Amino acid sequence: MRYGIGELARRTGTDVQTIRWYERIGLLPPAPRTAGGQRRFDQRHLERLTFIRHARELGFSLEAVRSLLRLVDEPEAPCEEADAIARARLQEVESRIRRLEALREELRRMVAACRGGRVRECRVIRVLADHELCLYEDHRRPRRRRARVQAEPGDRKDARAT
Amino acid sequence: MRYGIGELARRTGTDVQTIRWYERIGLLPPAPRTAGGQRRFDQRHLERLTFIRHARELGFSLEAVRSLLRLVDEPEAPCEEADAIARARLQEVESRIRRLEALREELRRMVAACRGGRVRECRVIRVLADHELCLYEDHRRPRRRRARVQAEPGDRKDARAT
DNA sequence: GATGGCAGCTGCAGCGACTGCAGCTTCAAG
DNA sequence: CTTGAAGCTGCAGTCGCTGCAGCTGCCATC
Repeated sequence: MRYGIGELARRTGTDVQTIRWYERIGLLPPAPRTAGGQRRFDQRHLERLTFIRHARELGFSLEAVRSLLRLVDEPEAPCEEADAIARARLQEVESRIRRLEALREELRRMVAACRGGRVRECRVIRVLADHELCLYEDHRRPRRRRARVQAEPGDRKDARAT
Repeated sequence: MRYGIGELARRTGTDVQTIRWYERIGLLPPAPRTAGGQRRFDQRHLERLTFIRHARELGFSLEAVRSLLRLVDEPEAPCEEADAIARARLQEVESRIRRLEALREELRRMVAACRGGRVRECRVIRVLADHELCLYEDHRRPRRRRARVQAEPGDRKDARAT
């Protein structure tokens, strides 16, 4: 009925350290301790951790997970917020996919153009050095910025490629 | 011909802090300084930084960028390594896309199933709480692990969802 | 009851790739 | 010569863990 942190880790596929981390940041409630100070868990911890892991696997941020857990504890509240969080995540994923698909095309072109010669005439290196050889629109903007004067306010700063 | 860090930042669409960071970790060579200690850049720095930014926009890690830059400085070497780095990145992108597409389907199903009622009967929350409601294969494994005894050696630990 | 060895504990450092801030100094235009 | 923008260094913080050092606890076996 009550077991140690290693057992919980094994049952949920979570690292032991990660469980302690979740407890520390308040995502899991503090587990009761044995006389010697070791944590003991039960079914409720298992369910909560399973929820967290599943949400994390779907890419929800810990902040989002925190909000979702708050909702779990309020079963009579309207579920709009949960819905909104999921929709927001969906949009993130969709735009990430679009960006990655553009990247994929560019990388494919680079790789396909490589003739296996010297670095001097290597397409991979050439394309990286010269934006004009590149079809992928997004990162030509810095060039255009030179012609205009300043960055537009609509520019996202956090758009990473991965 | 020679200009300050702000100008270089503007011309390459890079943050000033990021340029200093690249210098510090040895990705850009140390820029010469004025008597007062301010950096002065020229065309060569611009080209190098442009290369770095472009590679970063395609999602290459700084470690990969470092290798690519080494190759740029050795134009007579064979370009196999550049090719290999690009291919590796392409594979990363492709597998990331596949994973994100699976995530997208799961999120779509979650969102579509939401009827806008209470949290108690909210599909979003329910799916997160119970793996069995979820079609996406990957994260059912922890459950199966309980039936078997231990994790397989082939399990990746670093597979993040984003 | 003693022992061995695995499991667990805390606290802190580090990852990658920046970003932000504090508290200064320098540069260049007017 | 003044002013204010731009630049400087160094350090802390971001996210979500992961790893390590140096302990202590738990439990099975002898």
